[in-house]
Amino acid sequence: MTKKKNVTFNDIAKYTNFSKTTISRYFNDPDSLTLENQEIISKALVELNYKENKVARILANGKTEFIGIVIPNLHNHYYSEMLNQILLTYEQFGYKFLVFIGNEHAETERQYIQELLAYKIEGLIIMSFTIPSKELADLHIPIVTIEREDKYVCSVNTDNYMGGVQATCLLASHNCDIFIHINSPTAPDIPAYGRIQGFLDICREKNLKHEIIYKNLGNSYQMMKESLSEVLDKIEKDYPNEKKGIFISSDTHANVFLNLLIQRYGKLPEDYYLVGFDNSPISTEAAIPISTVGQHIEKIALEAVSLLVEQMNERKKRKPVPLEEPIHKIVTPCLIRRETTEK
Amino acid sequence: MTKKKNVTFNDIAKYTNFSKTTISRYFNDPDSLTLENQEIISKALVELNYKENKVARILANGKTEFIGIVIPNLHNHYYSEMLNQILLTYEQFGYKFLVFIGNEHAETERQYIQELLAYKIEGLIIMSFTIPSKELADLHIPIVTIEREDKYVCSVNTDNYMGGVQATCLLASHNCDIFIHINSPTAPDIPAYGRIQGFLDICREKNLKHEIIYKNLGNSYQMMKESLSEVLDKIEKDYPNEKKGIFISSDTHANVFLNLLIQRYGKLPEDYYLVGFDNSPISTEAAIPISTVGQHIEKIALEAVSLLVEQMNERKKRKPVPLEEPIHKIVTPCLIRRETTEK
DNA sequence: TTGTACGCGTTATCAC
DNA sequence: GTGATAACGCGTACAA
Repeated sequence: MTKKKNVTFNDIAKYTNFSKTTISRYFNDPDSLTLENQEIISKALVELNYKENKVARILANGKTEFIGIVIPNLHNHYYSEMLNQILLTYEQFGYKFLVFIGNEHAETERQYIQELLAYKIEGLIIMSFTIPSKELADLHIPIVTIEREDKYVCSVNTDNYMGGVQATCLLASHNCDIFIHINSPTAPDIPAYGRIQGFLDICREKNLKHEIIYKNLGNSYQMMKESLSEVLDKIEKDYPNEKKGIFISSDTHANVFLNLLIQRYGKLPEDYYLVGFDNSPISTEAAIPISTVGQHIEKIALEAVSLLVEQMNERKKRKPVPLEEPIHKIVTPCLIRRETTEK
Repeated sequence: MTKKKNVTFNDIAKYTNFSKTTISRYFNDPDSLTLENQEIISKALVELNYKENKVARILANGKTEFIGIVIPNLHNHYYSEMLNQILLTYEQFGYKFLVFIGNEHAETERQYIQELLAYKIEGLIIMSFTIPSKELADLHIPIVTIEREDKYVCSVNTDNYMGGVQATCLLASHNCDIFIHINSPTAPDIPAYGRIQGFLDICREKNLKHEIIYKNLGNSYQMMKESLSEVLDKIEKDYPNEKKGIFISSDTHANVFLNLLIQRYGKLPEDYYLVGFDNSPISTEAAIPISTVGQHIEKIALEAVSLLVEQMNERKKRKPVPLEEPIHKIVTPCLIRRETTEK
């Protein structure tokens, strides 16, 4: 706020010979004034160069229209695109977003949440995963999590299980001899575990020879390259002359794997079939476009904000009925066939 | 805010038999109380389960600690990483960020800015480019723009000219026969134009045979592929058997170009040298890692927030001295040599 | 349709 | 070191 006095409803009231109340109504229920008077006030606003002050409004009516977001980072395309889509819902719902980058350290993330609460956010979207959902539930404010452990809070997730099924079925349709899933060690209580379960179930159901290779792939390109190079060595050793159907945990990893193959063979060998996950840009921009399981980020974002808005609206009623059980929404992914499987 | 009454300074005051003032001082100047009394209040806070309300504090002291951000999108890695780094400065400066995705439509971006002003943001970071800097300056609040037209406002930009120079010199060091710069048509008043000027100046200085190919490359991968395919055809036709040094406006485009070459020749032909711009992930993740000009996003973000904080602090003084002229900070990029030039 | 009076939860300015 | 009181700018019963 500026040093100089701001123009307030009081000033406008004096200037127009109305009361503060009438000025307030001009903004919140204009139809309750005569058109004539609306005109007068409208002009006065311009002449006095009035700037509205939503902070004062918040204090008076308790509605901040703030939603807090804690997101792990924006390096990862999945997160940045999700944030992008969430922010775009302003057009539809009018809520403003206060955004924090979680730093994977529970204690500081707790501080971020406290800060958000101090600003009286009406709801909270959590994508970082350091804080257990039980603790989040105990905040007793509307919360939605996305793609993380969500036992005690509302959430929106991709149907990871279906994604695993789709990917595996696509590979199966090419009659591979061996089916391999490459992933980092994954806890069973996070949604992404479904990808593994989907892979396993289909392999068992169809009686397919399969293996899951768990390996910490690291964060840097260099580390991923080294880890996946070892994985590739192992695969080449264990399954020579076999048609390999490989489902990798993300497009980023799939691309690294693909590049390793291209470096070794100058192309994607005939006996390799590859499917990634995410439909991130790299899957189309790769030297050979990679088949993948696409998450509907736009839809997930919209569902998340909608689910949050519902809870926030419920809270504003005179007799709010809190949810008995947290609601978990599932968004179905879609299989995208590209050149690593269609050759 | 909840329906139930919040615990306020008043409640604490009654509970502890102090006055509101003393409670306030406990938070803002604890040393002015005796240790004993600090203890008493401290306990009362826990017992009453007090939650601070920064909205009321804002209304009373006028400091929101909000910074507004308008950014074109988060699809583009450059933007999402910049936002990431900006948000991380919370740790250093304590400012909270209200973020809007500009939609390239001046009128709605103006509305976003009005909304931000209504929330009494103390400063504004603008990365979108629809609104002229003159108009931004007329808002009369601390502003910093990043990598856009900035005549009338403070800004932080990459030294695009130096980037162009570095890229061209790298290509020149390989004694190419023809030097080509591929770019979209670019207005001379935006920072990115420096890349073109740098390329031109070096070519002229060193007397290098050169050409600039201006072409609208489009936004989708498919469109870029088509446009760049035409560009490649033209280059192959105009400069057969010549050693080609190619400087492309971004890594994304460079990668598409590289993939086209790999598709045609199964590798990067000996007579092609390639340099991109941005050091975005795709430049390392490409089938052949791409040489590029790296922008110091972390540094730019920090400079931008610092520059903004300086202005905001100046404003809080009893006798603020507004800047005579906008400050423009320049961050030097760094050349990254990878396999598309070092073979 | 319009006005009065008070509340929202904190900080600032004086006093003591 | 502590307290009383008036801001801060707007919303909202309730009254007229």
